[in-house]
Amino acid sequence: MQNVSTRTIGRLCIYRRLLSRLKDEGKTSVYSHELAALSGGSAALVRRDLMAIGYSGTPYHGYVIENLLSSMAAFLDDPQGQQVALVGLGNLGRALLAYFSGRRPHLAITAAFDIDPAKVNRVMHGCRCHAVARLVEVVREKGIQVGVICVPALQAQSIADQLVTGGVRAVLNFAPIRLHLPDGIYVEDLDMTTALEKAAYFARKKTKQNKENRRD
Amino acid sequence: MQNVSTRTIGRLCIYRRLLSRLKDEGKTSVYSHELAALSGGSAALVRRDLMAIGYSGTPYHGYVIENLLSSMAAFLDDPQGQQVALVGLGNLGRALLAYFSGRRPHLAITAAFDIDPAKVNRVMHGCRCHAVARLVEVVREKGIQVGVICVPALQAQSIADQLVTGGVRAVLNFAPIRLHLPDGIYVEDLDMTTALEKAAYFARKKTKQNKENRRD
DNA sequence: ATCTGTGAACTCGTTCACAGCT
DNA sequence: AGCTGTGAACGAGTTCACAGAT
Repeated sequence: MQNVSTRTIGRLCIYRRLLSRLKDEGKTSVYSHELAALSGGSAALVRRDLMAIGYSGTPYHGYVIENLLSSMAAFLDDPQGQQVALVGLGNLGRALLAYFSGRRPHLAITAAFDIDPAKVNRVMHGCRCHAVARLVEVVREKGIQVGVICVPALQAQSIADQLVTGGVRAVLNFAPIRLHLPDGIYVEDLDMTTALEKAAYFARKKTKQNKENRRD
Repeated sequence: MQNVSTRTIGRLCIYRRLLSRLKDEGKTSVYSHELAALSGGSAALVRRDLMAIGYSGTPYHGYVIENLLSSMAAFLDDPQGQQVALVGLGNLGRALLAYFSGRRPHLAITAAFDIDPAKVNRVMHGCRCHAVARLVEVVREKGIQVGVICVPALQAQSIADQLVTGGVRAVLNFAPIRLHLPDGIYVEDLDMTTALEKAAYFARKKTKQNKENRRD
């Protein structure tokens, strides 16, 4: 159950959302080919991904949704829950705060940071905004291990360094630059500018996009 | 100069931003290993990517930044410019509108859509908001080929279908579901929920993330 | 008859390593 | 000596294809 690839983890998160929906719709079991159709992969890929979490389906009856969801939660979630720090409360930062607030009990943004004195000490979407100057201190005190960077490109590296100093082990980076961080720190880039430019490029080509490039 | 992979296109966009910065800093030429260090790849990879656009560097002197930027613009940009339609003016949609407004002359959001009557017909960040009911019509009239989807998951598929009906060839999808679109339509998913969950997962593992998984 | 689990084959993107140039 | 361009080797991730289960 070790050394699962980042691609597989991403797909597991997607399967989980699909399974929740299916459960809500009243389904109790599901076949790999059904999840494949919903998630855009192949049945074999779904089965391999599920192998990673060590849950076995039953031949002919597929996977029992209820049990599979439990196995996934055990595998993907931290039983104590995890806190997230969000840095940069510009338009995007505020949108993210609104989007994630109160959604997942196991994974919540519990600290926000900005340089703007007008925002500091205000509470937005149930989350207190601190001065960036106190970032390392607050992150360390709360034991936060996940950081989200929504600051302009020029400040992103410095913020990332401070997050890591405070004890953060994984960063979700919205700034359009490549962060340089120590080994062992996970970085996930969500570069909207590049994404839009790519889309624009392929809008002009008769793309026979081979399904599997879709990954994010 | 055909059949360039999406990974390569993405990196080309990144190189271009780096090159602009280097140019602003007064540099006139650059080596593949410099771009590699800045972009987080290897020198060989940079050279292969640049081969794709058909620009040749000069041995010993590297690549002439000015010329390379021109070649990239010729390769990546549409000479007439491209318009983008943005659907969904919630927090995220508005943030994107603000973020992209007036930034790139060649690639601008020129139409926005929402169902909320309070938003319809207002102009935000220089962009007019139309009723979703008029989506197909407006997109077709303007000849828009790139769409950005910022609506809730439940409506995303329907919006995507309408965009394609209106003539859109590439979609940037922020909704956390997999869109099902005809072959030849490019889809780029930016799934923030999955991204955050992945980051949370890897924050707990002693990740020896093998550099290259960073892709988006 | 129709599913799962999985070794083996395959694919495609990256890196290696070196010839060619200056 | 130090770079670029590129054939060849490599490797991670995906699909194929089938044995095993019901």
